[in-house]
Amino acid sequence: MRLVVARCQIDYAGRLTAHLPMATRVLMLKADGSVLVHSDGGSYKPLNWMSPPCNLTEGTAEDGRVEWKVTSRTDDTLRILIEEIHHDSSHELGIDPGLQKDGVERHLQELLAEHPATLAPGLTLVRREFPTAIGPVDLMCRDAGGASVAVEIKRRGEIDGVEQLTRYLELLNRDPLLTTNGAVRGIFAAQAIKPQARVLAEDRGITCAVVDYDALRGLDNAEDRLF
Amino acid sequence: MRLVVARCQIDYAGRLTAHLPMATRVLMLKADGSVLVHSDGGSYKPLNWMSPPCNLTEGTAEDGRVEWKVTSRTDDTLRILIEEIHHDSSHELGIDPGLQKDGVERHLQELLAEHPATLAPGLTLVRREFPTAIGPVDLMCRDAGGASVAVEIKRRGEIDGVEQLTRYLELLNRDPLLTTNGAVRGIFAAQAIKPQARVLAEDRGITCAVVDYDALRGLDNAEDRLF
DNA sequence: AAGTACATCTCGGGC
DNA sequence: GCCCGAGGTGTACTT
Repeated sequence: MRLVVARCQIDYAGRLTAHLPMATRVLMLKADGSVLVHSDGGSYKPLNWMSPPCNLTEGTAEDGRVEWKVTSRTDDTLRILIEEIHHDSSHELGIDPGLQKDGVERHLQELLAEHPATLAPGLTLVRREFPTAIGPVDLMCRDAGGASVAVEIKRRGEIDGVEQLTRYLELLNRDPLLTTNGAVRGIFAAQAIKPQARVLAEDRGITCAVVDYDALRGLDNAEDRLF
Repeated sequence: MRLVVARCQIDYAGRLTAHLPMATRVLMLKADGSVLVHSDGGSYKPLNWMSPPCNLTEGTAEDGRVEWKVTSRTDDTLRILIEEIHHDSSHELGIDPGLQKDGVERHLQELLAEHPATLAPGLTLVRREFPTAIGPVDLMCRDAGGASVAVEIKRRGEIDGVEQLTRYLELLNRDPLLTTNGAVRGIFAAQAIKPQARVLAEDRGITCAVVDYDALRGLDNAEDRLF
């Protein structure tokens, strides 16, 4: 890992072309040849970058200034014209053990699979990740009357989630095996549901369910204490 | 901008929880309080980060080691336990003039607006960015028979683009002024169209058009040479 | 401030 | 390898 602080001008050409006027920035040169250009603000996204695998060659521009050229295998190029280097240091980092993540949509799905009745009284689980031709339905359930219920789970309930569930319902309702006890209903479950998504869902006869993540975890813990 | 290379362990808690075991990494501390944790590989995305606005406080853990706590207004926290600092430097960067981008979907739209007949024979442009209640239609055209044609342009044709065009078509077909010469048709134009998007589009009577960007630019250049 | 669409998205999983 | 969905998405633009 090489860290450079320099006054530089940058031109990228690839899927698009982009230009950064001369200014002082941080250049992060990683061991795999990739390059990140950061300013002193914004979020984690660099102003400009080159993804690995790529190759950096140091050269000289026509006017004698230092010029770095980063090229990828797909003919993307990043040209860094350097006017002044304020800092330049290299560091041995070693291989990173990597990130351990926990608890996202998957966990919400597990909790709801264990407690389907919190979505609607009498609801029971048929199976998680119920396969269809256009992808798996998060939870396939049955209600008290024996009718099939497809549940789509999202952390945040937005319009595209409703569209997704609608596509599943269209498909599922063509299957005579699923509709023997009436049409397949849909439940859109999320920790929070945006107003527009709610309107669209209700317009399509889909039930909205706001899920309380902490309460669900509480149910789990309560059961754990019983055993 | 402060650059730190340190052996550290990191715990994030927010919308999810994540853990990074003790290892040597680069910590980038920006002027707005945001923090990025990078390893010596991967793409531009940091292993972990905190987005602005946020606040960094330096403290001491129970065992006496240095501990940084970064907190956001939404109660996300990033805890950085530092074992050894290999490098620590600060730099004045100033405000960045910002990135100038050129040529993406916009350029494709301009080219197709100039050459609508490449999408379907006899197609003529009515207007770009045709306004509707739910947003602008990329291109509104008329075919040889005088019927309206709505064109949605994407660099990559995926399902959500078909959904978007479908919503437009539903709305446009309620307008008697547009349907005097028959129902409004849809053309889904993209440099590449994913199989699932193609199936969905055709199922809804939407025509798919694969656009050759280079050939379109060629048409433009040929015309330029004439004048 | 909220909603929408785009991104040189990145990243992981499935086939 | 491609395809597809999720993201602590970020980002720009509109309402």
